[in-house]
Amino acid sequence: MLTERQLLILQVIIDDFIQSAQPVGSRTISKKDNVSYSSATIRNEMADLEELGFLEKTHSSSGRVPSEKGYRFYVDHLMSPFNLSGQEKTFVKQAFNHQMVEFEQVVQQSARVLSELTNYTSIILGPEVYETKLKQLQIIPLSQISAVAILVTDTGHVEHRSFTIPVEIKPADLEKMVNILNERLNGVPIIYLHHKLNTEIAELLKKHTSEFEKAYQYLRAALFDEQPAKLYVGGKTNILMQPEFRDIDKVRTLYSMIEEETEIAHLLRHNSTDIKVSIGTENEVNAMKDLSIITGSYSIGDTQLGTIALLGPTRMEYSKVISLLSLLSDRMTETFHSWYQKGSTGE
Amino acid sequence: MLTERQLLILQVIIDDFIQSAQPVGSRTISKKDNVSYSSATIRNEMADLEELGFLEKTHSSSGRVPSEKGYRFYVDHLMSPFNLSGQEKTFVKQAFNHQMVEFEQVVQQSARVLSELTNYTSIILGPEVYETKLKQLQIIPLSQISAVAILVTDTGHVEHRSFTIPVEIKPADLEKMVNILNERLNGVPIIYLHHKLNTEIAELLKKHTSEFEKAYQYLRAALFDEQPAKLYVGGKTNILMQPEFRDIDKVRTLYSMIEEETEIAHLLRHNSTDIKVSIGTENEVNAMKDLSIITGSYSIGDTQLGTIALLGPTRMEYSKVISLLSLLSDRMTETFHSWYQKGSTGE
DNA sequence: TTTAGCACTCGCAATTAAAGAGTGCTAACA
DNA sequence: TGTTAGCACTCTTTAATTGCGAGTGCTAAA
Repeated sequence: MLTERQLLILQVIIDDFIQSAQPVGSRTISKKDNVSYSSATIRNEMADLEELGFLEKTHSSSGRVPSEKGYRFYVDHLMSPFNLSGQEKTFVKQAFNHQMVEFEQVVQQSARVLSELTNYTSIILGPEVYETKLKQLQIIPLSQISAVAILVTDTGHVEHRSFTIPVEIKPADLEKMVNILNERLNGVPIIYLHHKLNTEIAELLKKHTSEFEKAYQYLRAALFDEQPAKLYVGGKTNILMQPEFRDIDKVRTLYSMIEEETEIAHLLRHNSTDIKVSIGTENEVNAMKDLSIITGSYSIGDTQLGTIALLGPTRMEYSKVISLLSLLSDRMTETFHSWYQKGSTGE
Repeated sequence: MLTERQLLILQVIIDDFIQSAQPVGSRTISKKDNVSYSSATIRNEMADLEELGFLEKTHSSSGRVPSEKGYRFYVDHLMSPFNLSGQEKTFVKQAFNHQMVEFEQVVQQSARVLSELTNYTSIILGPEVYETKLKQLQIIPLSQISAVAILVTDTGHVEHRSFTIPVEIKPADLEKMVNILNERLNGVPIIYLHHKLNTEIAELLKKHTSEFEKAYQYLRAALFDEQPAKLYVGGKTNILMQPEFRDIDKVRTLYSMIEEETEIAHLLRHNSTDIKVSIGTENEVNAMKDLSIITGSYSIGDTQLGTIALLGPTRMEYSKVISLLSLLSDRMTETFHSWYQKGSTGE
């Protein structure tokens, strides 16, 4: 549809704007090394590109700015692949050289790396617990009337809840029950836990006294209330350095959204292993209309654990961010893999 | 030192400024109901108060603004006690009526209440784990080569760490060791754990094979690396509504500080049970020079668990904040107390 | 001792003017 | 016919000017 020349010009304009954050004029473009047309020619092409919806003007006589459509086209067809600098590669490497033994550590390091190398805000969605399998259930009494229930998954994730023990239940009974549960539930995907608990196990427990019934209810409440997936945010202040965030009100709406968690979690979660780019209003949330989100994922084996994302202005260094995100996503997956599958853990 | 009239005027000025955030002029004051002097008289007194260092001018011909010394004097001598409105009391009550079974829940609710009722940012410092006692240690193997260690304290706090099992250690040995440790360490304050481990227990373990020695090292590393106290922040965006935070740069320095955690944790931690007010530069950190911090504490029995604080501009509703903070601090302490001491838990 | 009155100081908002960046269009050119 | 030089025009940005109002400090009178 577009001519070679138009493609070139569009690309150069967007590249320049991503760098400068300033509307770019025809003369600026004509001076670039890889462009050999006069400013007048560029002007004509720009007018056409604007008519086609790829560019916009901020006011009637000023340089052009990429439109959302322009960015979309850029990301899909124009963007030149980004080569991470040696420095950047080393930075990532070092972060993962750290002796890391814990899930949270890895996630936090990754979030940090992402935000430091990009100057955008990184958000990592913790694992959807429901996709992992139960390893062990523990009830540890704290006093006569309270106990803490601990649930460990095969990925080493630990969930815990304190609860009060109803007086009619004897500690010994509780223990017996936990034993039964452990026996029957080991290895069951958390996602089926609830179901299995309600059918098989409920049957089994009914054979025992009514006290079991009561205790079981407590346990269920303590363990299976919905646990929202955890959000790890890095470099929240980075975005304040972007010129598009000079406006306090914008900052506030964005931060409120991040603080509130559920909406953004919903926005980020995605199930493909590809990297996905959502530009501006493509996010379908008003607060995001000037922002882009790039999401990737990390996994253990075939189980996809969570989402890793970068949040920045629509004027984003897409190419760099995409390279970096896919690098980090791989590194995370590798690390987790080495822990739970092979055995050659970094020690 | 100051005359009655000066006290009155100073108080009224500060009260007004806390409300309006605008420099207050002599006429504004003379119009107040409880002030019966003409603007000229007020002007003279203001000039004196300025000379004494309690007030400042933003420029040569504008109303006065309280100085840091002014606020300090206000907090110490002038402030009138604040009566929480019925609405506010209900709000707090409702928040604590929720059936709460977990430490984190209580803390998060409290942080939320504080920030919502004040429109400032609340920060709660999690318990210093080292002040609580060990309840139980658990090692749960995940695979041939990895396991997760879980440490439960008597306050229901759960710490966990994944680690890799060195090949030379057999699962059975590990279990035996955990048993020994549990037997010997139950009820030991976490703060002594390290010491006790190094002396008594080390002795005990040395009697067994060298493999114990090795395993013990791993365990220690996994469990007793320093765990920074957790920070719960509520209403981070509230502060953006304060007129003194129109300036993005200020916002950035503050947020960076909160994000970085250690410095602010150090700033907040305090050991008295009183409420402490730190105004502006009294905080001895440059980023805090226009901010005040009010801190209180919460505890279980005699063990002080953590710090609860509010962060706002020096132009803060000190009186309200102090009432609220002490209310919340009591409520938290009560709640925890009811869990672990008496037995009349809210169920 | 208090207060009325008045000249004076600043900051702020609105107005105007000039400069500069960039466009669109026309006409000339290869 | 596609490209480019030239020029008038548009619109933003910045600085300078002005007037207004809030507030002060001082003086003199009550």
